Amino acid sequence: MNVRTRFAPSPTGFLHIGGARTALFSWAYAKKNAGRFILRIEDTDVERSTPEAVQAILDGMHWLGLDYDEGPFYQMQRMDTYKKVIQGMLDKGAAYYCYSSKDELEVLRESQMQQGLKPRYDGKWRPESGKNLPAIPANISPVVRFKNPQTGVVAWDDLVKGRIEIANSELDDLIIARADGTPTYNFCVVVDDFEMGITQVIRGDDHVNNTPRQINMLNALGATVPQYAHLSMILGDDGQKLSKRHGAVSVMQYHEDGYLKEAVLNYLARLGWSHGDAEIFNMQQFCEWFDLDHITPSAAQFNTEKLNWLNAHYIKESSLDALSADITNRLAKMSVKVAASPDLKAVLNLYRERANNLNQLAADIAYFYALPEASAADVEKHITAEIQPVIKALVEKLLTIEWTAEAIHHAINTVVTENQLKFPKVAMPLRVMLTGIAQSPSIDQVMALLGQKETLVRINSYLA
RNA sequence: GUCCCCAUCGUCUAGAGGCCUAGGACACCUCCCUUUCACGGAGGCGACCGGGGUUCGAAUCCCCGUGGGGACGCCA
Repeated sequence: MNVRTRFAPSPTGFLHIGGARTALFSWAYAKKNAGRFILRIEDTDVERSTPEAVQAILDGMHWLGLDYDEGPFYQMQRMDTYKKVIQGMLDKGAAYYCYSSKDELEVLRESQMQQGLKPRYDGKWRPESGKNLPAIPANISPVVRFKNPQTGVVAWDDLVKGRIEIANSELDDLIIARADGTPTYNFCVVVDDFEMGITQVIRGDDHVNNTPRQINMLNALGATVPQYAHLSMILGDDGQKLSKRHGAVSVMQYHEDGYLKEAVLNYLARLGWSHGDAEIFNMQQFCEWFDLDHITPSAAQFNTEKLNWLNAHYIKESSLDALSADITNRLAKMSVKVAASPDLKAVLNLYRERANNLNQLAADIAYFYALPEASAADVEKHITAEIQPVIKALVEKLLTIEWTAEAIHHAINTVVTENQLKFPKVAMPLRVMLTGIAQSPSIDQVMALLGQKETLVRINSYLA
């Protein structure tokens, strides 16, 4: 059978890190098995779904390169199908109308909770042979409930968690159509997974409890039950659950925050899944290796430090062309315009291996294109009165040399020797004058890139 | 409360009964490199939740406990 997986987000917010991982795994599973990956937007909650959220999800997937073979399908556009199936179930007696009001159910729930019972529907309107149903109340539009089996167990071999069994006596008759006739989540999922021929449902852990109900409905429809793989959740850096109010951020935020998609993808792939000792691998490799057997069933804590490490790796790996395009944008956001000279690629080549973040990298090299301002503390510490004459002597030499890193190095060395100093004694003030801070790559290389004219202008601005 | 799930270094994980004196990676510490800060290199610190079984032998299997999480909507 051809593998068909799907990612089925509800458009009530952006694509967060957990959703992205679910999508990534579903995508990779399809790729690995030469199957098809389907995107389905579950927008049946009209109250909370928004077009902006749909776009945000699409943007997130696009950025990560999680391309889908089919879709996006929108459940709201499939109403006719759902209604037809519901009618069929009603006709077959697999579902029935329920006239219990919300208030009535609320009261029921509370009393059950108080008695230490699991809150559930009491089956008041469930038709049973020999049972007399109450008189249908006026002015109440009924919901439709699925007639769940009351005995036996539902079981499935979860591809991540192993065998899971739940007694039907634990389940109640869930609502599959609201009073206004619109179908609910659990029902739409079942119809869609069935009709779209989904073979492996890879989704979040929070759906484990929906699975037995879905299997029962699938059985009632005479459908093949797909395989299920439930991924456990991703906790925040602090070990706490991620939620809208705590730590959950859009994957696009990582882009904003200076992360390369390669790093995010690699990081996410390793969060909950492993392939021996492999830590660094690209998506092609991942798709070849990916399997459901090596997914951990336990929750994973997000670790920004490790993401940073991967980001540093991919910054070193990325092409200078791609990097310079990206950094140009980031500099523009900082109101720094990249000039033709010094060559941005040359600058990046010098700086990339010390960076683990694109925003940081942009900030670090901004001084090449915009005059930096050194802190008073650095100026005081490094540009001392006694070093000023030495720097002046250096300037004299710099005026006449060929402008290469080697020649500059030689010039500095000469001054250092003549004055019986240590190299840093001269290098540090130069750093502060030229870059505005006390850390930089080799100062001769920085000077070579900055250019003779600009270098001398900056140095002279500090000399009395 | 009821049901379901989970449990190896601080973190992500390897581990399918002997290969485990428990391996790798991030972080941390030390040293080396060095022109400052990084990069890089070499070392180091550091874990099988507890208790019972099963077995010649258990991190691995079973049971109980403890701890964590999830679900119990006319949300998805």
